Amino acid sequence: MDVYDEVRGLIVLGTYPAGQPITELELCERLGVSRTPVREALRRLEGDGLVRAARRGVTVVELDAKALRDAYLVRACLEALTAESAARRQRDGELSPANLARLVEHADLADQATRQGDLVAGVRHNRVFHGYVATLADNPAASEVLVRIWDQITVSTRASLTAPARPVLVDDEHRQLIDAIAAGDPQRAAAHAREHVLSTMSVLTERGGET
Amino acid sequence: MDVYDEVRGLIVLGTYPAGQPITELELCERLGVSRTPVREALRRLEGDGLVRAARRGVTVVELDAKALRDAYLVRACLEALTAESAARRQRDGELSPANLARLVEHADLADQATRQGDLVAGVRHNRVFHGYVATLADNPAASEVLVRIWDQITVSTRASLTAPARPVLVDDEHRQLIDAIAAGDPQRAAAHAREHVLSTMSVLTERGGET
DNA sequence: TTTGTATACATTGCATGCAATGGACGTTTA
DNA sequence: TAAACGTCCATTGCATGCAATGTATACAAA
Repeated sequence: MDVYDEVRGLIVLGTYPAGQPITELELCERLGVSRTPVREALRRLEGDGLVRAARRGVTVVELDAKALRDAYLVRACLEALTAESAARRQRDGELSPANLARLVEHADLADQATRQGDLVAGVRHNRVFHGYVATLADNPAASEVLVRIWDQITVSTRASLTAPARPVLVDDEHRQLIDAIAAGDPQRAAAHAREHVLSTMSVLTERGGET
Repeated sequence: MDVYDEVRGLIVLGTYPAGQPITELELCERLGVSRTPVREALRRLEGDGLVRAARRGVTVVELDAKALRDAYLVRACLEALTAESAARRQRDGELSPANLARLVEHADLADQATRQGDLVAGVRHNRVFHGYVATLADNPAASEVLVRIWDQITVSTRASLTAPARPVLVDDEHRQLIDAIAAGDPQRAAAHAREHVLSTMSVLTERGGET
């Protein structure tokens, strides 16, 4: 569905921020289609967890401090799983050197963008990196859920998007994760992935979670 | 949305089995509404991961052996998380004795139904039990994802639904999980939950997963 | 008998119209 | 001036119509 992708993009890319009410007619004239496809796109996004039914129409999902912590806990579990599976596949010889090279490449891009102060690009490459780990895990069920969680977190943390205090730490964690996967060590990969996600979370909660 | 709940029920309760193509008009006359609300319900179910877009219309999601294993891995992670969180809340005094009593009650009902050979009731109570653990964890993000996974697994394993070879083992695992939560031991609760889910999975894969 | 093609039909995607509902705003009264 | 009430309008939920698309079937030809 084309309208679905467009509306999803409007939300994930920030045109409609978290908590924003969305009226059907507004989307209609913006996209140049009638209400029917717009409504169907909104229903599907509702299933995706990106918008919620409000008293009138829908609003973009908005996670408060606790809901954000909850989402990060889910994310940490699942990223531990995907990292573990990716490492296991590496151990079993199911990954190619090109796979690992690309993983390093994504980590490089994320690090470069962050160091250069391009936060938006940094976040984007970061997500591609984590997404590629999930791809290497070859677990579509996990990937689908992670996409859900990533989107929800992205939308709800955009307002408080700032540069990491010590970008080198983020990059170090990426490298450790890569090392564990490359070494075919599932336990270590899972641990690094979990810790990395949780440390990302604690940065957020330290800044805005005292409410 | 009322139509959404009805269609969802038709799928989860087995009227429309896994892999079944669903045409809009069929649902229209069955539910006595026009195509518009039916279409919106299907789009939302698509977002829920319960139906997939086919070349023509939608079909009920059907997980093959590998997809089923993937889903069980995700489920194991998340149930470990909810069990761990529930145990932590117990340790921190956030759960009431009534909470634990109800947990035991659900386990009792599940065990009784299973021993009496009522598979459908057994599965239902089983799910209520696991759902209540997630409730005690107080993590709506995890609960939402688990509902998704449970529904998908329920739909795709209905055809091969048989009595557990040794129902006493299932019940023992439930009791161990309850004990760990009641003791406020997050580590042990997580381990028991994970092992319980994985042992459930292995029963399935041993029977039908050799393909 | 098999294969290719054309036609008809089933089904979907989208637009529009109408009724219902809920909220906003203005008016009135204490 | 503040609060309560009523009216109006924005917005949504549902039904229906029409065009497009893909599939199945029947028929013809090799």
